[in-house]
Amino acid sequence: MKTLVSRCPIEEVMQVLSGRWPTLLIYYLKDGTKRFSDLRRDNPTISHKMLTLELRKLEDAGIISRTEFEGYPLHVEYDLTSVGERLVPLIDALGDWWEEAIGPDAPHNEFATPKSRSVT
Amino acid sequence: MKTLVSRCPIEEVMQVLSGRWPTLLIYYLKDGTKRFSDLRRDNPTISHKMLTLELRKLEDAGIISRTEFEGYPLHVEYDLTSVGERLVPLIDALGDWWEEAIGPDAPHNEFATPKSRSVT
DNA sequence: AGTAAATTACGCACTTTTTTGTAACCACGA
DNA sequence: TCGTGGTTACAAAAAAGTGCGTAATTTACT
Repeated sequence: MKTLVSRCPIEEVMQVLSGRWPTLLIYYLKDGTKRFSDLRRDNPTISHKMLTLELRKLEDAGIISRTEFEGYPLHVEYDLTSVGERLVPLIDALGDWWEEAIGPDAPHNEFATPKSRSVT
Repeated sequence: MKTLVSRCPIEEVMQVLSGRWPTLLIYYLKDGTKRFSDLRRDNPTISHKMLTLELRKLEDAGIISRTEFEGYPLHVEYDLTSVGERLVPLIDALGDWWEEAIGPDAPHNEFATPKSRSVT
């Protein structure tokens, strides 16, 4: 994780949560322990490589934990940490905001009010 | 805005808020009306191209409004919409979460507890 | 009077950088 | 030989930076 020099916590959060996968992975992990292969099944469009990279990033940030099990075949389990769990309701709130403000059933979505740029 | 096919509101929110700039721009606009050049001054490292693109994206999402004024030199004002304003406390919450859970003063940040991957 | 410069918010074409995908390879033991 | 959870190298794609051009008027200079 290339750490950007920044005094702004928002900027730092976005370093970790930005992109398509982090919030989704957190969401899948909300339901409990998952293995690498589970997460791939949950999200078939993520590539093998991206999944490892994203999981590593979340692990480095302290949002998820990674545990190796020595059994055969060897496997790994991923879980939200308590820090990660505290993040879930915040992501939920963003989803709710989207649905009521902007989503397809919202009163002011882009189809209901086609944008015209105001000129004075 | 290339609209991704997705049933998940989280995925859709992240399409708009992902990246370094969207949340920052929303933050600067929290203080009131800003012009293009103000926003560039607020954030000197964004290129003019990126600023126009990001502003357009936020406008299309209904988060900010754009108003042209006919005077000379012609100028443009940007503001948060009411929808955008409702987003501010959510972004705030993310910043707070970061600071108390992960930021430099948090008890479990990456320096206090250097990650060791657990093996069972 | 004529010309030139400055201002504001971009658009466009081109290049560079970053991110992501693809495929091959690895170890382990049943 | 399979399945697990990776790593690595190379290629493709996407994102971002750079520099130039534009509009229409005021001001500044010659």
